[in-house]
Formats: sequence, structure tokens, C-alpha cells
Amino acid sequence: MSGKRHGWQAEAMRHHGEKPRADDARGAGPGERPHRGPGLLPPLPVPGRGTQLISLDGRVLTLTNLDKPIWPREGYTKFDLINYYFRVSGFILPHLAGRPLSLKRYPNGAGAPFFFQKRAAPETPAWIRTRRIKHADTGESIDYIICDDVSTLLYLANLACISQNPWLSALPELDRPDILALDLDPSDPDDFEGCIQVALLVKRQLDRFGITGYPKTSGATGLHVYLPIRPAYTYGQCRQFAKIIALLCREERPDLITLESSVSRRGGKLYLDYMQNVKGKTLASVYSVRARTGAPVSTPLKWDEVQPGLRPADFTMENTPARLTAAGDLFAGALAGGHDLMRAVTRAERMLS
DNA sequence: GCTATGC
DNA sequence: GCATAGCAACGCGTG
DNA sequence: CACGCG
Ligand SMILES: [Mn+2]
Ligand SMILES: [Mn+2]
Repeated sequence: MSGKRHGWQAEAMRHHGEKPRADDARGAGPGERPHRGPGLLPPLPVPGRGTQLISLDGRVLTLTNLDKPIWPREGYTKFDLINYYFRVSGFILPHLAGRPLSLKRYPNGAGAPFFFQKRAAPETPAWIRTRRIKHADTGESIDYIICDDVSTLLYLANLACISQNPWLSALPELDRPDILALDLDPSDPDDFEGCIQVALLVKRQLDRFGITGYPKTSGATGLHVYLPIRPAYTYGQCRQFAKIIALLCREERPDLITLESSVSRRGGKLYLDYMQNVKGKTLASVYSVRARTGAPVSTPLKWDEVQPGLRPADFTMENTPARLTAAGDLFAGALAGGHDLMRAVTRAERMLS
């Protein structure tokens, strides 16, 4: 992965004269250090209050306002958010690596106003990887943040970045997505059962083509299905194929599904959004937390979990570490290798008409 | 969350 | 010192 | 062309 020798080992350093505490150095002994690997990391070895310095990846990171409530009703603080991302970093980082990000930030808490940030701010430390990307027509460019390591991940979390939204394409192929996303958006936020039915419909279509799709909760009201694809085709080509799948699904259940871009014409049906497959558009990353009640997490699912009774609110910042220990990264396959879109399109077009 | 500004 | 404001815009489909 | 959308 990062090739850094420091691994997870973090050294807490005291900030302006705070008194030493007995538990400060927990786990810091060289002999008892868990090794870095695909697994969960232990809790972040710093006190969950005030300002703390921590050394990660050989960089010194300042974590501020750690006891600030971010989910006040749940009692979750900024420390809890940072600690979550630290613990799951080995699982989320492969899904962020090399992808320009839109950050969704909530400096005053999950219930307060948010803002998106795509441009790296001037004060961004030099060790944060950025990539200057030119806008298509206007020669303007944006320095996007790219999160390849745990130090960057925690820097972002300290900015109250609750959700990281990565592109569907990764370096070096920014114009050729390696993920095709189907975004299932219920018109009725409470109709998750309908969403489940549509997801199963999507799977049935994918099965016809021999394509593997990977489902996850969005963490909000819907589901995402990701198709790993070889980064050989343009966003336009991917979108065309996504539209074919969407059309086939709507053909089967026009009573449940709409492809209507106008909200007012959706008639309460689920919007099967294939239009996310556009350069620069993003979805909340897998394992990303959402600024909603209970701190839900966008969670990979096994297809046999996609059935009535599934509830996205059941997957949270609190219980995701345990699920990862038990199930591992169910989305690993969404990154490994990809379908050849061309063969799939040929097969699909034959079926459509 | 952080910086830049204007009072 | 205090109160503010900015922090994403854009590619696409449709009318 | 201007919208609306995410
Ligand atoms: Mn969605
Ligand atoms: Mn959508």
C-alpha cells in the first residue's frame, strides 16, 4: 500500500502543557504493536478531548476540538468521527486511492449547514496529494484533493469532512471510469422496500449479461450498485450502457421505476439514476459516514442481504468495525479487475430490441 | 474549520 | 476583538 | 437557447 514504515503507530504528543494521563500511552509499546494490514486498526491512541498532535505516515497532524459534538443527540464527537476513520482506514483507503474528491463538510455538526469542497484550500499541508485538473471548456483548473493514506484521511476528518465523495475514475485514467454506478433514488424517502425490489431487478438484468454488480447502502435513503469496468471506455460510453440497464429495468416494472430527470414528473417512483456516470460527478464512498440520525455508513452488502427487512439505518459508524471484522471488505471485488464493457454492450443491445 | 475581510 | 463570508459548479438531457 | 437536475 503506502510503503511507509510507520504503519498505524501513532505517537500522542501533549499540547500546551496538558497534564499527562495514565492511559495516554496505551498500546505504544514496541512489543505489543498490532501490525498494519488489511484489518481493523485499534482505537486512535490519543485522548478524545481538546487538541492533540499525532504522528502518522511520518507527518505530524493536529487534531482540534476533539470533544466537539458532531452528532449531539447520539453523543458522538469529532473524536468519534476521526477515530472511526482511523480504525477502518485499511478498508476505505483502497476505495479512495487515486480518485479526486468532493468533500462534504459539516464544521458545526451533522444537523447544521454543510458545504462541498473540491478545491484544496491554500492552507492545505504540502504533504496532501493534489491533482490539478483542467476543466473541459473553460481553461480553468482545480487542484483536487486525493486521499491515498491515513494521514490525509484523518486530516480531512478533522475538517469535519463527514463524507468523502470520490470520482468514478482514478488516476491515471481520469477520463475512463473503472466503476459504473447505478444510483437508486427513491422519490419517497421512506420507500426502501421499493428500492430493494428495484435493486433485485437490476441484479436480474446484470445476471443476464453475466456481469457482477456490487450493492451498497448509500447511507441515506437509497442504494448504489457498482459495476467494476476496465478503464477502457469514456464516461459517455459507460453512461450509454448504464442507460441500457436502466431501460431494461424500467421495461419490466414501469410502475416502480422512472428515468425521468424532472423531479415533478417522477410520480413517486424510484429514480434509477444512471446519469451519475459523468466526469466529476460523485457518490458517497463506501464506508463513508453520512450526516444523518445515528451516523449511518454507506455499507457494502451481500446480494442475499438485499431483501425485505433490510434497513440502511442498521449500519452505523458504531457497528461498522465489527461488521468489517466479521465480513471483511465485501466491496473488494468492485475494485479488482473489471468487465469488458464492449462485450456487455453487444450482448445487451441484442436483447433490448 | 479555517482564513480573509472589514469594522 | 468581533462578525461576516466563502468554501462546487458543471455536464447532460429535455423542452 | 435556457432550464433543472444531482
Ligand atoms: Mn442516490
Ligand atoms: Mn442520484
